[in-house]
Amino acid sequence: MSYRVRRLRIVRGDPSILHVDLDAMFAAVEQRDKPSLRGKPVVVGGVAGRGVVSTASYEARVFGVRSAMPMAQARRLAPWSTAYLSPRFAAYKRTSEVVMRLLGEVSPLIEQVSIDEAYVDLAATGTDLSVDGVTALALELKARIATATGGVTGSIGAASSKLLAKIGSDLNKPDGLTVVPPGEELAFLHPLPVNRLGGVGPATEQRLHRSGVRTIGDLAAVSLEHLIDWFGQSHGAGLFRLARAQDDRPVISEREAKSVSAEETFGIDVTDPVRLKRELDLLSARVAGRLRSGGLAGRTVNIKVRHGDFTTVTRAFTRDHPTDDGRLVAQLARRLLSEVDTSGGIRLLGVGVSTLTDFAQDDLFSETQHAADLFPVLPVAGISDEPAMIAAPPPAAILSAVPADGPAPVTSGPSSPESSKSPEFPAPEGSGVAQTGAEPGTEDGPVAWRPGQDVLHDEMGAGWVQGSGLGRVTIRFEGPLTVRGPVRTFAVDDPRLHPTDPPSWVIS
DNA sequence: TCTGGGGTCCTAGGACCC
DNA sequence: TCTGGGGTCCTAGGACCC
Repeated sequence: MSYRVRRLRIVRGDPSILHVDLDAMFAAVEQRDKPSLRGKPVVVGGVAGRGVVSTASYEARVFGVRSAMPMAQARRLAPWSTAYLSPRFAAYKRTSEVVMRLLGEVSPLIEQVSIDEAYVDLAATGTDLSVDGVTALALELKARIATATGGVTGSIGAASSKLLAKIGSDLNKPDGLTVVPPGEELAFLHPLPVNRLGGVGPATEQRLHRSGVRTIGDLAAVSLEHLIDWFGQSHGAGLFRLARAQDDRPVISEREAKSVSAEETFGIDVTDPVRLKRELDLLSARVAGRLRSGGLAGRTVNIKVRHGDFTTVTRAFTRDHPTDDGRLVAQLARRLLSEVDTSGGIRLLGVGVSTLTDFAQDDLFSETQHAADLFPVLPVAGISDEPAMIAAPPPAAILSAVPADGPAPVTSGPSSPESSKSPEFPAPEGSGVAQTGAEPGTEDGPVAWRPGQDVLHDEMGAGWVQGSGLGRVTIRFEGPLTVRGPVRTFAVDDPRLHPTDPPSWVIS
């Protein structure tokens, strides 16, 4: 006997959805870890010239500092005693994991929305779903979060829908709790300003204000026809429903990534084409590395260019086959960049890959073919194990040029073909750690390296560079190579950083 | 010292196919 | 001769979220 499963429109009666939101999380973690900052204004974000605020502590918010505000403006507003800090994502991630584990003990069905935010569905847990029951559970959860994180607090909203739970968690921040009793949804919702609704940003808010719509109650008085006329079918109809508290979006625990991207805003607008090329290569390598670590590959390569005047253009190209090869991505990205006028200077450059598939589904043969098409002139060193084909300056000369910070030895040895895409060309064996920056476990931290993993693919058998932050890069190897030297680190502004110029990186 | 970086979703228009 | 219509894929841009 088989059943056809359908998604039923279940309108919940109970406040069985929690939205948990950690309060000013980045700043709270900093204040937890650095007692001298407690009680003082703390601003976390891009500290350098063009940075923006990620999170301001509540002490800083008093002075009007807000998320997404230019750091320069924050500095003008906040007092002398304010601490300005670069984010330490690894620390935030650890705290996040502690909290998510606690949520997982409350219900198996949790949806993590971001590093500091999650929905919890209590419907299937056997919890007492009365207002009193949910209130008691939420209070206990809040206490456990504060204890487990060493003092980082969370605000919780509990309601019969995601929409109301989310609004509720925001209402009494910080350290707040709002439970919306069944039947009181509209009374709760309608007095609030329209921008409390998810999906109502500055543009939508402005358009609504022009029509005299300021509260969600006002919005509920607008006809569906008007809303669709103003905002299009999807957005218009969505607003119509949300204004009536009609929201049956389920809590979904797993979501598949749709795109992977990396971008960089330069401290000063860049005009130099060579520099732009190099940045494109680094961004491509970063994206490809993340694709591979996620077991993904994509068919569409996108670039994003922001000009000095903040106008932004994108260009995209869709291949027939998915790739996770940084050099292929870089090649296409460069072609796309050549279609854009960069003579006036570029503020931001970005590279992305979308139309993703699990890489396991890809046809290895066609992928290899495609790569060969792109590099027809070059001898495919990959098919030979003749190192002379990729002759290069002696690695010792390269590696000794810049002193390494904390090199760990990498030993040469036999292949580990199982994770290599070109099994006949052994990836170097061994393991190593490259010191790249601040904290273990972050992109900027020491990067553990294992053979066949996280190795940039290179048919030409060239050594290759993967960029990471804080002025350091990690060197990675693949191909018919024997790695003799230790993994080293280099200053990012090293002029030899040309991932697309393999000979300068080959170690044979 | 104006405006980060990682995403998601939607729309509109053109190409192309049936 | 006049001009179909729906569906899908792709590209570019924009709004929005944390």
